[in-house]
Amino acid sequence: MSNILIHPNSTPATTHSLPVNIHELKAACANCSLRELCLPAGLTMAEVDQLSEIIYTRRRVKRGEAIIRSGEAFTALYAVRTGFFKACALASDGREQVTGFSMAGELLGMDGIGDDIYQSDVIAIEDSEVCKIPFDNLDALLGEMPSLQRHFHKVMSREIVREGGVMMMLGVMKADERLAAFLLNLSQRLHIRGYAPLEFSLRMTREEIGSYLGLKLETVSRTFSKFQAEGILEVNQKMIRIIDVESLRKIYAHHT
Amino acid sequence: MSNILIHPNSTPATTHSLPVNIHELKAACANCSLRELCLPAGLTMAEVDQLSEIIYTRRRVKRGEAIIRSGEAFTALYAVRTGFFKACALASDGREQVTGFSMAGELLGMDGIGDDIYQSDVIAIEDSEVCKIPFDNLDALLGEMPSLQRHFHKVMSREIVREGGVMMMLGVMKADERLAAFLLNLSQRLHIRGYAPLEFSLRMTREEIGSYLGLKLETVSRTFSKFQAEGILEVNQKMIRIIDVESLRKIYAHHT
DNA sequence: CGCCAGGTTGACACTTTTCAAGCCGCGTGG
DNA sequence: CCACGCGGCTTGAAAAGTGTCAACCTGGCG
Repeated sequence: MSNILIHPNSTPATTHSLPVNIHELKAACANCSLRELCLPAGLTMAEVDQLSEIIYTRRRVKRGEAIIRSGEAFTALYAVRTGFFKACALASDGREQVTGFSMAGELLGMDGIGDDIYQSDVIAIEDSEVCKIPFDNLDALLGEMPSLQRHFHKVMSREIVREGGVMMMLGVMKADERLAAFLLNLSQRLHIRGYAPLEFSLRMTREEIGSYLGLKLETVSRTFSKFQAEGILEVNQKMIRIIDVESLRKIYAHHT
Repeated sequence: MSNILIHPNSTPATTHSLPVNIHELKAACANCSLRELCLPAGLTMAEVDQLSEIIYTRRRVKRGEAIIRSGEAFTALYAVRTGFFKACALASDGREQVTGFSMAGELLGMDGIGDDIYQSDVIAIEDSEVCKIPFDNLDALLGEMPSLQRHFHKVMSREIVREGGVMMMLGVMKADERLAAFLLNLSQRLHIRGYAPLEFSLRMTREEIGSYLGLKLETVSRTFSKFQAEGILEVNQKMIRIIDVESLRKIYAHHT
């Protein structure tokens, strides 16, 4: 079965971790098929060009590699071009929690702005590609481009809203509601990016899902089994096929 | 016993919900004893004056009154001058969760920037006073004042970090760890504002605490009782006296 | 004074975790 | 090419933690 998560517009490799020349630069944002999701929404072509110029590195990241480490000095934001990432926070006693999964077009590292130190680890969970956006450059550009500034505020605000949704999930939902919420969210985000929303492969392990949902991996596994037994899902290892979206929505909404 | 939460610098009443004159305006930020916590950190006096001019309303809010309602059009941020607020999000099935408590100097309403709609209710849990900051004005000012822009980004980023901390709490901690984290956080925030960190009165009910911590009110109550039995706290209704901070820290850090 | 929201406590039910055993699938190396 | 090993997944049974329901207490306010 073909890997439905490989983006149809993914571009050929550039040099690993190295600046590319001006010509390639200009292409970076203007040709990025994810530009609606990424920063430049609502910009003129000229503005996109300006933005492109401050994004001078594009980098390939291997599965398991960290692009951001908690505690390191904050210098840049990263936009996901292709692939999949998890963000992890470490509790004082060493317990770790996944605080989010990110896919193409999403922006990483915003938690570092506050105190100039990244507050979480961000690790690729599959081979990926990111654009590094040096924050000083972006900051300067924001002052000159009101529309970009506005958009950046929206992106940050939406991150606050997203986390609020997760808090809600962790605070009030039961295991099956959490998993339903997770699957529906994933499905929707894939759909927006042009993938089949009802059949996809999970990039993360049961343990990572559990960590994100505030559950143990066994509970995640059991809940998958339960959904399958009820005819809501078909689960084959990491492949998920959603058979009955309506039931999933009902579980999420806590009816049923 | 005197109410330790009444701010020593609280100012006399202004007209309720009405614009005040220019003279009073200038005073708003420059004389605000909370200016280090609020937006203007790191600004020159001239810049503080500029900021003051866009904050043309100061408003008294009664206990139980909402300053922000989920679903309403986003127009402004609010800075808490005095008092205490809770932010609540509503789940699809009607279950409500408290997503945060805010006190003097903290900024509210940032979740509305993303889609120009407030995403949560913000309700005073005691008689309070807020400054309304029309966002269009602020937005325009940010473009002209790089230091203010930078500070605003830090404030938003810290909100993301704060929520990350709550997610951690909800995801991995047990009831007693959650309550310890809550009390230590409250204690620290009071301390920063010049209040006694080890003796304070809770402004919120057990139910609100529970909602915030992802616990039922009975569990909160039991955990308070347990802490008291262990000699860690003295609990009298809403009055809390922390007797053994170290134990509380150990519980929080999960070493007991 | 009496009401009532808010708080405490107990007994029991339920969900999730913990611990344990075993399975599956995939990549590696013989 | 196959066997082996290992990480990841599933499942079961028992334990722990928290929720639910219910009774009762308490203090503040009309």
